[in-house]
Amino acid sequence: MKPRVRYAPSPTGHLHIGNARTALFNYLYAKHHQGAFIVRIEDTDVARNVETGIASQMAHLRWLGIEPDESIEHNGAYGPYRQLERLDLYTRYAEQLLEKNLAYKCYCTAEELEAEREALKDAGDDKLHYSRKCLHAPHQDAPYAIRFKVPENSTWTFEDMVKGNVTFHSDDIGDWVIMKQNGIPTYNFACAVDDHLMAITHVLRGEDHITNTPKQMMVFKALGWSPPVYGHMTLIVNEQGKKLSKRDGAILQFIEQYKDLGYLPEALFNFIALLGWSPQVEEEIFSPEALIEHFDARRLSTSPARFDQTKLTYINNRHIKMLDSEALKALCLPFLEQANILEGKDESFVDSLIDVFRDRLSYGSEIVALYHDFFQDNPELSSETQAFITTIEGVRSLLETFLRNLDERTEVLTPDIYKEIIKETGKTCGMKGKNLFMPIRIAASGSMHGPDLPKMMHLLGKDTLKRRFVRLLQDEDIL
RNA sequence: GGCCCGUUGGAGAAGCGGCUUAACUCACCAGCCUUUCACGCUGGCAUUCACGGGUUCGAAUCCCGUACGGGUCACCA
Repeated sequence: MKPRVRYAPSPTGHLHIGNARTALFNYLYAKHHQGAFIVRIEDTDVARNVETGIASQMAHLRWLGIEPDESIEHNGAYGPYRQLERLDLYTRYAEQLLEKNLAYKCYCTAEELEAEREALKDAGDDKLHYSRKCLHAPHQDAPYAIRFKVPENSTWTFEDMVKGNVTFHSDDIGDWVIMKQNGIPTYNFACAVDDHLMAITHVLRGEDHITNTPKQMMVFKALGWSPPVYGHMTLIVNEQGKKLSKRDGAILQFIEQYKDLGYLPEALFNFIALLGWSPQVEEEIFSPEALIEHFDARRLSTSPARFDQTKLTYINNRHIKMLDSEALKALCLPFLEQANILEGKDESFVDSLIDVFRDRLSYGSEIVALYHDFFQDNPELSSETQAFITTIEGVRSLLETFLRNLDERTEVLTPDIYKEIIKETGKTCGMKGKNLFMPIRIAASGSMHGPDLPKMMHLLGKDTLKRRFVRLLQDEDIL
């Protein structure tokens, strides 16, 4: 049987990295087994719904390369795919439970419930379960919620795809609300009903849902259905080992933010897949297709996945290196334009700028910072750089020779010609290797590390280059 | 507090009873390559798997306990 899996977001905002990861693993599981990937919108918390949230979630999923087989935007045989459009279904099943005496109406008000909990707390009760006050309450003409009657002394065990055998006891679960006073189901009820109605076979979700599982299993049992296979993935934690909080501004955790910075969707896809999962093979840079092929739910980790931004940067850089120049240009161009860097520059400038920096670029918008660092005049020399340059005999005459050779060139300069000039200079001064290249590199860029020298000189342009050489030659402290 | 889960190097992370003198990746260091830099390549980097007991001929791997970390206990999802 082909699996049917789902990603069930509530549209309360943008696509979070944790949600993206849930979507991604479900998608990988479905595609690996030639099954179906469904997106179901869980919008039963009317107060928190953000209408643009749905569109944003769908758009970013698509940007990541995760295309649902069934969703509000794709036709499917199990719709509607938005819970608020399925209210009659939940009502019908809730009534069934009521009739079978597996659920009951609860007339308690929010204040009463709150007071009840306070009292339990004061009494030292640590479960804080509902008192079942309304279990036998006579019918009243008042607003009510419907509670599920948790079977006493029952055990709920399931074979979790990642954690193995997990058991919960009914003693630890109070009678919970399945239908709110406003006629809208709660998450656990709607979720169970839909998972059954949509013929979901496997549920891969975050570990924060593990305690919901017995509740959902109870619904399945009460309605005579058999539950899907559950798998609970470990949480994504930050440097401090805490669950990633959407309110934590220190880490970028929305897909949109990475998209806006010029990260590549396939790199994010790759990175997220490694959050709580590891491939059998030894490499870790993969295309989405390769990940689908390699995916194996048995290799989902049981310990929390740490969100490692350095690793993301590295992975993105690797994917950038795989881009052809056209694609890389398309990635960088918007950022360069937005930063007004291209004004008065011709096409070849962009090409050589990108060519010079392509190896060290971690994400698209970084090209702007690299540009500014590079074209900033008066770069300060590090102590390492100063120390090095003062040890070279004859630096001054080397740099002067280079300048003279540069001036003699009247043709249009290219990286190859810069290479010749360096060669000439070396010959004249009797210098080679590090002693030849390093002073020139330092004069040109202010640093001992950087891109390919001839290419970068070409990018800098003759005038800027000359100015930098002259400035260094005038600096009495250094030379 | 109850219930559930986790703890392997500077970092991520494999390994799930003998093939492990603990993969792989990032970072770092050294060497090679390149007349420089970067890329790339090669090598180095945990005598040890939170701690304490136990089971076993044999344990990072199984069991118990302790410590630490996390999740969850809503008419939120």
